Amino acid sequence: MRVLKFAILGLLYRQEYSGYDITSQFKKEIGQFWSAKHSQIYPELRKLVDEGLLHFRTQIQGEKLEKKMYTITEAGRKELLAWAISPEPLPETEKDAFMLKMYFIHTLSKEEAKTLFQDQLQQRQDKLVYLQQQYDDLIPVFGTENTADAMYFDHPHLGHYLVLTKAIAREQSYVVWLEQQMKLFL
Amino acid sequence: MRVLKFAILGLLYRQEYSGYDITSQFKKEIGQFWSAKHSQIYPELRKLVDEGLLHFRTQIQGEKLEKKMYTITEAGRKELLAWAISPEPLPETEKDAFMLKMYFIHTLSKEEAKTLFQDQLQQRQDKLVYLQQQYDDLIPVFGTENTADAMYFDHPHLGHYLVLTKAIAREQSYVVWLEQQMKLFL
DNA sequence: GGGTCCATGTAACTGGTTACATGATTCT
DNA sequence: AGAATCATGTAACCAGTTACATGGACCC
Repeated sequence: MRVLKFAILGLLYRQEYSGYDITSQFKKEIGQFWSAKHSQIYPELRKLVDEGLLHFRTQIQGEKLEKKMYTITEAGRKELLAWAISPEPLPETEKDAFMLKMYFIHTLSKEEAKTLFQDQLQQRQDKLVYLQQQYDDLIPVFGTENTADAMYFDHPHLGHYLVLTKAIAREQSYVVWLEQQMKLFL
Repeated sequence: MRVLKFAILGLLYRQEYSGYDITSQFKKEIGQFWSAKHSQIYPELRKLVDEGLLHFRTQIQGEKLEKKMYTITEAGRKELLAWAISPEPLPETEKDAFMLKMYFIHTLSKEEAKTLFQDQLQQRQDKLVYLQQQYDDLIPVFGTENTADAMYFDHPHLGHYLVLTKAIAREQSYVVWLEQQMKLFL
């Protein structure tokens, strides 16, 4: 399906980035829903240039460090748009190794299961705190909340906002489910 | 990490299965959180036999159709247990191509985004109905609900119950988030 | 001078999907 | 007789991770 291809095209839709920059982006908000290592990104960039979807110029950083700044071409934009409007089918499976362990809960003692469970709850709660902090940092620049609407479709940070609120919803749902099932260990 | 290895060991913990049976299991409840195609399962079964974690006997079905029924060995149980009790770290990224598209929502017109959004909402709602039906089918045999407790840690279908309730929570959270963000298109 | 980050690449391997290939059983 | 399902396997390919490899820039 070559999702990485479209992730890169999407990132380059609004600005020029180096391979390193793209790697960094995947460590930020969008990393909650897609990411790749630099070892996958650099070959993909090359492929996209070969396919005529990107081009690059070499820029000198400091004295002699060369970096390649990539830009999306018209052909690239066209492919990106075609992908972006295509309806996204649900995956049959959303892999979750913790839930696989839960399916096999009968292999564990009550104490062992409780420990595993509480560890997962703690991790999810910590992540939730982290995401909520990110949300609090975004809201001043975004300006929604309390004013009921003031939600602009054309706001430049809307994607950022959607990704963050979705990640928070996901973690909250996980935490609530874990807390509810804790009754098993009373 | 060889999660498939442990998924197979876990399935064989309580009963004997053929490769075909394991493939079928991944199309049932646990398929919400882990699955594999037969083309991955058959080589893995062979590998697990080579490693001494499984053994099998050949059984004749009907006139001459041979099937291999796999059983977990003591070594297999030991490895399964070690995996099952080990704390499960959160994945940094939970890949979701729809959310990647949402991150790039600025590439779309309001109408295009709305169509994409509504399609995803419909799919998630349909899936929720399907999962709730499965839940309704399970509850008579499981016997929780309304009686406040009656939730046995040792119930043979607890894993089944956990996986279903978690899948429902996941889809509900998705639907609620989509509905909330629909305000963008008013 | 040393540490962290910026910057780019390749090689080997692992995990997973799609396609190819075959044949028996069961139900209608 | 034909369709759906049971049953097992391999080959080719694609996606993704870990490890190897190198060097410059910036800050203290």
